[in-house]
Parts: sequence; structure tokens; C-alpha cells
Amino acid sequence: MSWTDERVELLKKMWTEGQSASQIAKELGGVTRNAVIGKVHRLGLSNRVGGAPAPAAAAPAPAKPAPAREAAEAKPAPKPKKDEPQADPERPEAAVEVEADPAPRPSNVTPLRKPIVPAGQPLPPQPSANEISPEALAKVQEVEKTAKRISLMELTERTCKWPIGDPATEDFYFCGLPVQQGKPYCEAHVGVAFQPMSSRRDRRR
DNA sequence: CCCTGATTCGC
DNA sequence: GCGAATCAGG
Repeated sequence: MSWTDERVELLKKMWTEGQSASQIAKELGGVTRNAVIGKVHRLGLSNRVGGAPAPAAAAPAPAKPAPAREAAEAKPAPKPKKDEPQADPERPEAAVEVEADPAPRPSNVTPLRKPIVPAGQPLPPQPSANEISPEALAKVQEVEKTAKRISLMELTERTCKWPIGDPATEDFYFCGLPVQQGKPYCEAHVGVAFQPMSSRRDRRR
């Protein structure tokens, strides 16, 4: 494959939008991420600054001091950034307790898609009135025992992003198991994250 | 191990 | 100009 005008433009567009070299390579096809990076450099649009870094998986390196070579370069492109199906309607506050011990601890399983809490710092008591299949829950608790327990930076498109534990504690990590194609979570967590949305809506609004 | 971009250098 | 190999890093 060669760098036709079209391909170069798509490259520029995607790079500006903050897509990673590998993602661009996939999209273009016929080229590796190395090819993309090489081209990007030759085109002189290496540092893609602008308020919108790619919050995808890994935080792109902070622009490094440009060799006062090129002055007239890309203008800041503050794009909102809309890529990947990063959609994540659910907002699991924390995972279920791993312990099978009925401690008077507030086990918070809150995969509700509420607009989060108004503005409280501490999480107020959430009346998790959910109806997740008991089977799914059991599965989750089981999976959490074997979870990879990876850190934020270790998350990739292939690792389950289900949070486990209290973010305010050292005892916090992400599941990290292989995700289900397309989904952000592993099979077990997809089970509790994406519900049929049938379970009776609130009696009324 | 997964991934990221940066650089080098033979072609 | 091109991009694989390699490097440096999260």
C-alpha cells in the first residue's frame, strides 16, 4: 500500500483526533503502526497537542520540547473526541465484596445508570434496588477471586475495566481479565453491567 | 504481557 | 520517502 492522498488525509484526521498509531494502522489497513508513526513524523505533525489527549488506554506522552525547527504547525484542535465504543452506560461504583462474610459493611453494587449523585463528596447510602440475576452476581464474585488485579495504567482494550474495591484505598484495582469482544468488561462483568433493562422501571417518573 | 510513540537506518 | 527494527516508557 502506498500513501495516497486519501490515506494521508485519513491519517492526519485520525492522528489529530488523538487516535493511536495502531488504531490508525488498523483503519487504513495494509500498514503497520510503525509505518503510520514514520509517516506522521515525515509529515511533521508529531506532537498532537490540543486539549484532548486520548483517554483511551494509555496516556500519550506529554509533548516534548520541539526542536525549534518547525514553527508554523498544526493549530490546536480542541476536538471533543468521539471514538471507540467506549460507551459505558453503567457506572459500577465498586465491586461486590469478595469475602463471603456477612459483615455489616456496606457492600455496594451499584451498576445503576443514574446521573451519578448530585454533588456529594462521600457516597451517600445507595439503596441499590437492583435486580441482577443471582447467577450473574455469583459469577462475578467468583471471577473477582481470579481477577488479574491490574492498575489503571495497565488497562487496555482487551482488559476488563471493572473496578474492584474502594478507589480511595490501596485495595483498589481493575478486574483485568480478557474482555468480551467489543465490550469493556469480561464476560462475567458484562453480565452485571449490561442488563436487559427490562426489570421494571421505577413505578413511575 | 499488553500497549504507546520516537528514532534509526538500510532500502 | 518508506517502514522494520529497535528503543524508551506506561
